[in-house]
Amino acid sequence: MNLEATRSSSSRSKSNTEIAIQTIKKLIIENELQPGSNHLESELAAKLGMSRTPVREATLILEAQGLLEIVPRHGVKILPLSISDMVEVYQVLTALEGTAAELAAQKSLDADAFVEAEKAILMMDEALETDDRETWAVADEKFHNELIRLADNSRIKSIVSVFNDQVRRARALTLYLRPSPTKSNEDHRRLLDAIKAGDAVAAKTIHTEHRVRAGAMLISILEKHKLILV
Amino acid sequence: MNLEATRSSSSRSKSNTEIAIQTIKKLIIENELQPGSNHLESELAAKLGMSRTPVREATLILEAQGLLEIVPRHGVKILPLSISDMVEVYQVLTALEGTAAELAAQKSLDADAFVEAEKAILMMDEALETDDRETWAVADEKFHNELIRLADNSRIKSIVSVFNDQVRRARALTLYLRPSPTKSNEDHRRLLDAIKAGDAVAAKTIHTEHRVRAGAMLISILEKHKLILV
DNA sequence: TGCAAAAATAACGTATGCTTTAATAAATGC
DNA sequence: GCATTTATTAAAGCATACGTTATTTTTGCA
Repeated sequence: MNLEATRSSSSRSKSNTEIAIQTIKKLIIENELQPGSNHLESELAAKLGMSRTPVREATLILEAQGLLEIVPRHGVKILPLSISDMVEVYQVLTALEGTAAELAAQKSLDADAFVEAEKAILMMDEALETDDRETWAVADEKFHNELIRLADNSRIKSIVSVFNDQVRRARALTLYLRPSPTKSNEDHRRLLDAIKAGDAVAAKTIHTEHRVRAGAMLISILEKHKLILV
Repeated sequence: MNLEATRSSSSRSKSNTEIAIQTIKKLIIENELQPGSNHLESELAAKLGMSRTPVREATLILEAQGLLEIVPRHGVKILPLSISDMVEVYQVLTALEGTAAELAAQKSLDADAFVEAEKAILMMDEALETDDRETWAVADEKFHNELIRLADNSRIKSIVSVFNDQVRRARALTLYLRPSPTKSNEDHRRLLDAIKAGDAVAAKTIHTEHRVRAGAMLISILEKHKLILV
């Protein structure tokens, strides 16, 4: 996980190392660099138009985040996400997001703190009606990000961010294979109500169960379709 | 967090980067490099007897793990752990160790899986009788490591490891200021029983409450003694 | 022809030097 | 004498070159 506190979007021009981290991550998420494939430092450096040094630094960070593995003399290996990896990642996400829901509920937040979360829920409802899954996925991610923001724990935020990067490929893959996420929308609405009501126990329970269910569904789809990201 | 899967103790000789990571971490944990202090790459390189390159790589990793911050032109800053940082870290540890307890209970493990955990509990009991807190702390850490091992989730393992590194200073500081950890021993015993009985709900509850209590105590001691690790 | 040993190659790990840029000091104007 | 601008310095960021070592290829011999 990058526990790196992504330097709050300052105007300072990005270093090559930062560009390399971001670009390589993007290439992995967009499946340009496929899971299981190997890439030499020098190749990546050529591809990114910079020297090996910043590329090497970037790969060290990304290895720490679990996106790839540095295998000396064979280049960096883009890590496949096996079913058991997905299970592990979802266990972590479930634990931390459940706690995030609990923490958010424990705070006494005023109504305007929830504006963005409510927008996300509305967007999901609308997307559901037209079965616009891309839009739904965007709104869903937005909602989860809002939840994390409300919890106000920077460590949880960065870990969750890193792990979401890892499962994004799988989510994209299953987006059109899963049943319509009606239940998800209900869960989100109930969660937000519980947080507003300050009911930390309910919030935690609702969101933990939501995550457990979502994870189980994702994994069963991957298994059924033999979608192993190798 | 270093989510780095510490390359399983292979016989291959360590690279300077690995040595630098390990050494700098050790210097921080042992308070040789004090929280809040700044250190130039070149100073650290000289101190470690290597060039700037591996030191720089190491500091990038350690920044990702949250132990320090790279401040251009001012060197790496050893991050102090404020009270609110401790709160954050304990929230993460509580969430993940609670899940670890749950996972361990869900597995059907045979008796010899618990040998080491039981040894640790015995060691804690003995240490309690003579109020040997150093030994108790070692055994306590051993018990927690065993719990994580039983849960068998490599991601949880590495995150917890990274965050434990961060709170180790605070634990050492409060070891002799806290009341005798009698309650902790009871908790551990009950937790292990629940795991053996396969009672995942109880295991999770017991350990979550244990962690919440331990965290609250640690923080109240830090506040009372104005022990802010700046 | 197949295998082993040696040579060649190539990739990494590290050191080093150059360039850019920020911080500090100096100098000049007001 | 103070503020503002310029010059100087020093540290980081990056490229590059070199030494080391794993891997591959070639060569010699059975």
